[in-house]
Amino acid sequence: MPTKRRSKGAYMISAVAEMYDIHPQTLRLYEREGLLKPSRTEGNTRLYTDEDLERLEFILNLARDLGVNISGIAIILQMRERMEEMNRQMQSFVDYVRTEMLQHIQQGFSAANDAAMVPLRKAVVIDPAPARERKR
Amino acid sequence: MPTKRRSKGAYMISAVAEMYDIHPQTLRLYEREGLLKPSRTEGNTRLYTDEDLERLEFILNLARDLGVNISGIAIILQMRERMEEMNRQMQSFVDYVRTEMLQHIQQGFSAANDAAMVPLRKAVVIDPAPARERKR
DNA sequence: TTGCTCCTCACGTCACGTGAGGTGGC
DNA sequence: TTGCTCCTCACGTCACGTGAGGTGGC
Repeated sequence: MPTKRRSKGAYMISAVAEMYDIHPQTLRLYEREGLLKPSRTEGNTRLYTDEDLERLEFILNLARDLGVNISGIAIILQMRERMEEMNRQMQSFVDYVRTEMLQHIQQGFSAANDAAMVPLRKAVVIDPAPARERKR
Repeated sequence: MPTKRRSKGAYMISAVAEMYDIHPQTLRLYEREGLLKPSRTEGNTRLYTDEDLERLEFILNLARDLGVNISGIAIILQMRERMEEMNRQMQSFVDYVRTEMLQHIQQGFSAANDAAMVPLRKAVVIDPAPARERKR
């Protein structure tokens, strides 16, 4: 039973083409241009995962609805990833600060706790001041 | 002496065209498409400020070197502004935390100081937990 | 007047999407 | 065999850039 769908969330090209009303050649074009990178079977047939489809939806939104060309889509995809990375960093920084604050509120400050403040500056590389001289 | 350059950092279209080796019509096209918004003289002549030129350089980099079309450039410009805004927020948050921490380290905690922790959560809208019920 | 500005219209080129045609494996 | 897959080549359409042509103000 060679169906269009393989294991959970892996689709062959014609299935994807039908789902999104897109020409199979266009899907191949997007891959050739580096927008999509579906895996392949041993027989060299493209397999689109759910992750590929999410990316494809993003691409189609840009291409169809917004009229962005392939070069633009490639850059926007990069920027999106950078923004997601920034959000993750921001989130983890906020989480870190929150737990750190809580800890200090609960335990009060001590010399040992103050040392824990150091990674706070390292977590985000923003400190414009030069590293302080440390006497030994 | 009607020169191509007006006051500091205000250029007429032919001056800009020459500086960047770009057709005046292309500059008008970019404006019509919403990428650039130069001001105008009373006589309706376009005036490009240094800020406009910085934006133009960014646009030309995308259009010429990277082959992005106008729709894509418009979106990338938006994303750039959003990223700059994120960076500013991140920066001010880090600054806020740093001074707040310093203050606590120097003064120690007190009930009054704990109240200062509240805006820390409001500064960044990330808290996924629902607002806690508050007994009165 | 000169040299700029404004505008609209039109054309050449190229990218994108799509179709045809021929191949091969499950 | 059937219906898919792979690939390359080619064409139609449209966006972008540029040029022409005619206007008007400093």
